[in-house]
Amino acid sequence: MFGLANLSYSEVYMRVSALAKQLNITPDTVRYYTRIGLLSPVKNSSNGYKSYGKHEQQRLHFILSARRLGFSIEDITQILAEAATGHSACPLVRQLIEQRLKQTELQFQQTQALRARMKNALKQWQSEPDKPPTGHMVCHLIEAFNESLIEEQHYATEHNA
Amino acid sequence: MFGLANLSYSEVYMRVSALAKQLNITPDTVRYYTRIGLLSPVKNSSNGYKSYGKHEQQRLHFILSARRLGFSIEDITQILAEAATGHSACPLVRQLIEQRLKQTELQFQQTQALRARMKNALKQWQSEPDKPPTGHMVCHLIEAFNESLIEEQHYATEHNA
DNA sequence: CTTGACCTGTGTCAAAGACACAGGTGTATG
DNA sequence: CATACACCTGTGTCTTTGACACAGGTCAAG
Repeated sequence: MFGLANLSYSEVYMRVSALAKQLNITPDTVRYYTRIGLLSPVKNSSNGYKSYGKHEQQRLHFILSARRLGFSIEDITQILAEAATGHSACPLVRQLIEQRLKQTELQFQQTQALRARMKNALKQWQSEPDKPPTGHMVCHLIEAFNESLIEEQHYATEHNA
Repeated sequence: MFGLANLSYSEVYMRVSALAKQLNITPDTVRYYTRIGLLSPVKNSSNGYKSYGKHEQQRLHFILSARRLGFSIEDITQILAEAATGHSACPLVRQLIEQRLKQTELQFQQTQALRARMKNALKQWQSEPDKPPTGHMVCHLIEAFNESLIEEQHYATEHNA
């Protein structure tokens, strides 16, 4: 009752769960960012609970925005450090996102290729029976499919050379 | 000289680096699989070096084939355990790959979406200047782009409802 | 005062290897 | 034979981004 009426200044402070709910993340994420020093809440000395003020909330919001764009925690640490000096962080941001995009592109290609391989296997396996393992084969589905992959490679190599 | 001439039986044994090179992976990968018990080399008692026989080589080959199809190490452990009982591992393999495909599909969609977001940001940022940070903004590029994302969401929500 | 629901910080765990490090091996030279 | 040097080895630790477990604190209802 007292803390609620007297909110001219203190109302903006939140604890982990409230803050997490507001930004639609888990309390563990807030705790993690706090643990690694990205957030610096004030500590209630009586019970040890951490309270996040307006500034920390904005900071967390920024962190989440950056994460959605694929920046790593390490990137964000750098960006925040640069901004803390008063300089524009934009050049750094432009540079970092290019690295990350390159990396995401690679990841995308690999995931796409994996997906294709898996789908091909699933299709090919529809017409194949189950077999017990032998001394030199664990599962003929997997090992035969792998052989077929190698043949494709040879085929592609011949036709590209 | 002696070990090379007398290879009627022992020539098939390899140590980590040779085995790794043969299968085009790093020695660390071989060591890791050994450490977690997927491979069981014999140990030279004089120097502690590990030697991998024909059977372990085939086993590693299978592991790599399975990895290429997206199976996790845990999956592979299960598959090998099932095969070790003499039963066909194929039903388990068919079941597991369906899970993994579902998961890969999700990963694919997410990576694709991230890639699109990054490309959009990069394009949008071409026509925007660098700005120094303010009290409530770290980098306007990131924070403004995030706002534009939210607007798109509203737009999409309205038009889907 | 007690019960129970919820909240908190801290410590540990996850996947799949990569890397560092101290020491062993083998061989080409002095 | 000794020494140098390149390469190889096993073991221990590190990575990333939170999720989970746990013991205890808080607060309102009874």
